[in-house]
Amino acid sequence: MALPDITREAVLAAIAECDRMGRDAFLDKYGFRRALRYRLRYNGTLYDSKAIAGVAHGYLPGESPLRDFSGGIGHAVTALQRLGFEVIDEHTARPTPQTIDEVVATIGDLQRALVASKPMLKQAVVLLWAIGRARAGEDRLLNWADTVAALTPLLDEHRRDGERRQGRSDYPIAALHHAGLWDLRGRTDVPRAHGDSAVKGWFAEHTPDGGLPQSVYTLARRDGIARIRLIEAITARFLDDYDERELLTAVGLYDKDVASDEDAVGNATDDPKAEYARRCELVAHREARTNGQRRTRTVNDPIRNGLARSAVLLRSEGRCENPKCAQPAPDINDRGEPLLEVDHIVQLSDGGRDLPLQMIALCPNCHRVKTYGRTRHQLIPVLTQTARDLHDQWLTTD
DNA sequence: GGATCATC
DNA sequence: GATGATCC
Repeated sequence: MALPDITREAVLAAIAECDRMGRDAFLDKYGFRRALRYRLRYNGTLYDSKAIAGVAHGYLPGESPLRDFSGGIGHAVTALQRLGFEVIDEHTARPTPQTIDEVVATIGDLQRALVASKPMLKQAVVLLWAIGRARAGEDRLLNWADTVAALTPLLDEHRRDGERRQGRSDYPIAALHHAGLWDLRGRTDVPRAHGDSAVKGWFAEHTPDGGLPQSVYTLARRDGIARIRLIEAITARFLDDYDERELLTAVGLYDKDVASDEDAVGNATDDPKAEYARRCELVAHREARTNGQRRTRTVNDPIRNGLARSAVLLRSEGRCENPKCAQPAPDINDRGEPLLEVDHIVQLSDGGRDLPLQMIALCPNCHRVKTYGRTRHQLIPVLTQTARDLHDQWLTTD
């Protein structure tokens, strides 16, 4: 048997041995050096690809570890990829960021191409499209033909003045791949987004399946607050003074539920006060941006509204916030949120704002009373004061 | 495949 | 000099 005969089980056994012994002792025992270039990533840990492959051979029945063989593309690396393992090329691709903070930082470091001193939108369009797909529960990976078919009209439509109407998906995807933000199914020979024929030729030849890395996909799919932070990071890096509303609408990321978690599990938090403060901060940030100089009129921004709504629901702890009522919500919805109506105490059209301070969660009964009841004129000042008190209370750490 | 542009 | 892009 030879190296290409190794199995997934044998590789996992080698990984386990390396975990037990520690990296250097493991390399010592089998006579390997640290990898110069290709690393196998498994459960977030990086391993020396050639050493793991060689040791894995020793876990095949009746075989012993291999030592003198080729490590790179076409050899050990290819054998590992064929078994479904992720191999990182440290010469080119950066490791995939795992946490939301890492992903946001990576987005902030993306290298942009500019046109007339403004960033082109290509990478932003690709990322937002993929986040929209993740949110909608579509598959993480998509074949190249469908990727191009979906992206071409988007890239065509959403571009800066002077950005050419080519709609090519290969440049931004190559760039995102090298930044650790696009999975091309373990490929390690992806060209940089530089020059024309090399890039075009590589994608035409390989037509790779691709999509967000698993970590980013999971955040975008399940965690509403992470989703908002991704959108904000992309907007800040690329869109800046570009009006993002049409683009966000086109990719399915512009509605009041965009900050909602996929299910109640993601909503669980051991420090609700800190989480409330975090959401309020995001709302305020978005309010400052969307009401800034680039908007001539105040718009009812559904993302901000959704964030504010999620903060108020958290604050409510599942009970009507009318102090005269304080009853638990009659039920929860499919996302696990309490069935409360989050209401602007002062209508937006009357100068109210999408801020948790000026919003209140009401049970359906109280909401009807507040809207149509004869006592609504007495109720509204009470609710205004209550919202203010609760808000202050939740922002106070004791 | 090369030339060019504008950053980092 | 490398990188993201475009044009020829």
